[in-house]
Amino acid sequence: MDKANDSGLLAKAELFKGIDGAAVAEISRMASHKRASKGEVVFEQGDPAGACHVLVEGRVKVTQLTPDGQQVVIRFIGPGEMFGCIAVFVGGDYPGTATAVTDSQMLAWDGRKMGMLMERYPGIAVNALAIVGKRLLALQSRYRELATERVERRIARAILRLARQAGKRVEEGVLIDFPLSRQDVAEMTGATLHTVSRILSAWEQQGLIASGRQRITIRRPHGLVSIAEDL
Amino acid sequence: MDKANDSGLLAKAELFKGIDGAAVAEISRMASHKRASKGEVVFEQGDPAGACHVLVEGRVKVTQLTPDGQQVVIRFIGPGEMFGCIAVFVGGDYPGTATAVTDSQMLAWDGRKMGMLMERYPGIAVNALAIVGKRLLALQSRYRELATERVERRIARAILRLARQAGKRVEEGVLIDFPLSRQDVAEMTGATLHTVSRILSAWEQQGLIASGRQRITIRRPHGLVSIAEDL
DNA sequence: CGCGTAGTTGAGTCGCATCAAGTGGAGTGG
DNA sequence: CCACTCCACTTGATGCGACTCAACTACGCG
Repeated sequence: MDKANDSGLLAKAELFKGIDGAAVAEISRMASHKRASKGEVVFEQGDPAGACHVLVEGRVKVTQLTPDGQQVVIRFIGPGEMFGCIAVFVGGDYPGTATAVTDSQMLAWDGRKMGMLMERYPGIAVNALAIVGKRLLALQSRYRELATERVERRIARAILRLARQAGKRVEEGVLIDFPLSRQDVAEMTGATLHTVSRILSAWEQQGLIASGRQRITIRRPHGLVSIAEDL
Repeated sequence: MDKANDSGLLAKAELFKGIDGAAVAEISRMASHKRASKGEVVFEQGDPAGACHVLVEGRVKVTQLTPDGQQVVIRFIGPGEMFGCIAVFVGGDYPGTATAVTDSQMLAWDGRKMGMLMERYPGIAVNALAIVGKRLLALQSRYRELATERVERRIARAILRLARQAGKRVEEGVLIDFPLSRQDVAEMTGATLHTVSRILSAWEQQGLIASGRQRITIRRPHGLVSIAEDL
């Protein structure tokens, strides 16, 4: 992956939408390029927020740890998405840990550089505001779900969201295209690993999904939707 | 409340931090001034996002309704805070309903005006980004709480947050200075009215709080903290 | 081939929702 | 000013969804 390709992907990143090509190329040159192999931690909760990241390739999981050691999954990041940026905008420490779930590559800008860029290209600040706003709205919905809905429905919703974000058509249906354990699903939905396992097993029996070790394929999306939406 | 007072408060609003006085006065002149009496709805979930609001006086509750009619409280807004703005930045409909819980006054700018202001004074966009970022981080924490913690602790946390935001020292302790029903607390914490009532009654017996109709006074903050923090 | 990690599945428990009455203070209208 | 009517709140009884505890299985990697 060379610089030219980087700026190609950056041009598509929502954070740099509407910024002209030459500027994006310059922005790309100012970035530091990082790699993280599967399982590697990109940054850790509690570290001072060093840099704003944009994922170029791979998949990254952002998690938060409670004081007593329980984990929750905040979100999965796909190529073109930013992560670790809000802490940079707000100042302070990273509120979560970012871990590569597949071999990944990313670009990063420290707070000072990001500040300069936003000053030079105010469109970046506006884009960032829209992105953060959307995430806040999405999280409000998830919050509402968690507060009001049963586990089975929350799991159905989570799986459908993941499929929309990282679904890949295969002959059996739609495969969620990265390693995803029951534990991960549990941490996304506020359930336990055991409950998730039971529910996925039941769905497998009904032919709604096919699943294996860290792999879930949706065979009948419509069936999941009807669980998620109360039909 | 005249224009001069408005811009006085606006100067203190986080959204306009660092913007110079003359500019704030101009911004204030561009706003439309609205009033809402206790119980009145300022804007409704699903309406097209018309305007970004800053509360001048009073208290406003932002709620979301689930498809099947259950409500959750997203947050309470105090003087100087913005609300209904994210929908304007992102575009689309209001994701929630804003209701005055006491007689309130607010300023509002429509999307076009807000866009102009952010272009003219880029500091506003940067401030907005920081505010929205902070809210996202705060909501992530609440999400984590909701996913991992027991009801009693979530209620303790909610009450302490409210006290920090709207607490008023009185001789008995710290009064949450606006009408707050058990139902509200329930909708903030993902519990039922009944459970909240039971828990508050128990706390009242232990002398941790004093409470009446839509009123809660914290008598021993330390006691609540120790419930909230697992000591 | 063996070990570790992911997943399954059963039994038992319990926190909290649900269902069901009932109390009392605030506001309203006669 | 008093009676009436809500509406916020309380409190008991009951049930169940999901967690907890506890084995056990099996896939994949070194």
